[in-house]
Amino acid sequence: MRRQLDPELTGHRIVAVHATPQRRFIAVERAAGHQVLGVGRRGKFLVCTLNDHFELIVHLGMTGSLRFDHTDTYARAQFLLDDGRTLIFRDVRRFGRLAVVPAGRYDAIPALANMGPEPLSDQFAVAAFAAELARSSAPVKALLLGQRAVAGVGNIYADEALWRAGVHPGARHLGPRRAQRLHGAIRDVLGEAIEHDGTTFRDYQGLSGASGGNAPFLSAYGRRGLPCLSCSTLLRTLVVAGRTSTYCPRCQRR
DNA sequence: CACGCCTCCTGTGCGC
DNA sequence: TGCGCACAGGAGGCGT
Repeated sequence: MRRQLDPELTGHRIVAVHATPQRRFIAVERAAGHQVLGVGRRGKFLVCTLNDHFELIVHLGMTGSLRFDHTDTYARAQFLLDDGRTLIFRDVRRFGRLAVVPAGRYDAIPALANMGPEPLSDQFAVAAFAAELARSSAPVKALLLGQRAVAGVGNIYADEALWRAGVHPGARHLGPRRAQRLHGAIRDVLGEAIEHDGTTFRDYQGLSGASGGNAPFLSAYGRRGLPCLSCSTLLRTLVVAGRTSTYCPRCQRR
């Protein structure tokens, strides 16, 4: 989404903002009058740099999407641009977040303030990741979803990375070997998913409404009852950290 | 502080 | 066909 949005927004001025009041919106109207200098990303948050040292923060939640000029009953916010286009934030379940904040001031957005390293950057170091996994008493899946040990991993990619690394989602206090395998699997899974323009399982749509191309490459998520692609054992699910987790009982032992 | 459960929202798909 | 229930790419709040 960031890659699609950046060339469309950068250099344009937001001339007006209309947002329906939502508890998860913060000062969205303050984007009006500001020019977009670039679109970045931290974890699952889009960070649009505005002039005058402001940022427009966007989190799509589970069902959020951004589209130009496609309004309907689920349009929660509209950003009118200086060229006449309107960027629409659509969000059926209203779990998405919008905020305009002074650049870098994330105290009202704790998930962003406490975000761990970017998984595809050099900041994501094996040693520090392994130390976190060894220290924490929570199941590894909870750590992955927590955004603190590593940024940007959600339920789909957590299951994919754990399957690829051969690590049980409920495992605790991972040792260095499993930590290293998981570290590599996270990078591989996310890198490939981005190459395929994201995973559309239900709702995800890109800026033009197109689905992502990564779903056919999923090995674990959504494959409960289907044979493991590695050993043909039927995949099972259990709930870890409040989320359904699909795993191979043979390849992924506690 | 860390962990685990509950909550916020609305739609969809299933069994009965 | 209609109803009720379980469940869905997330993260924040609260109790322990």
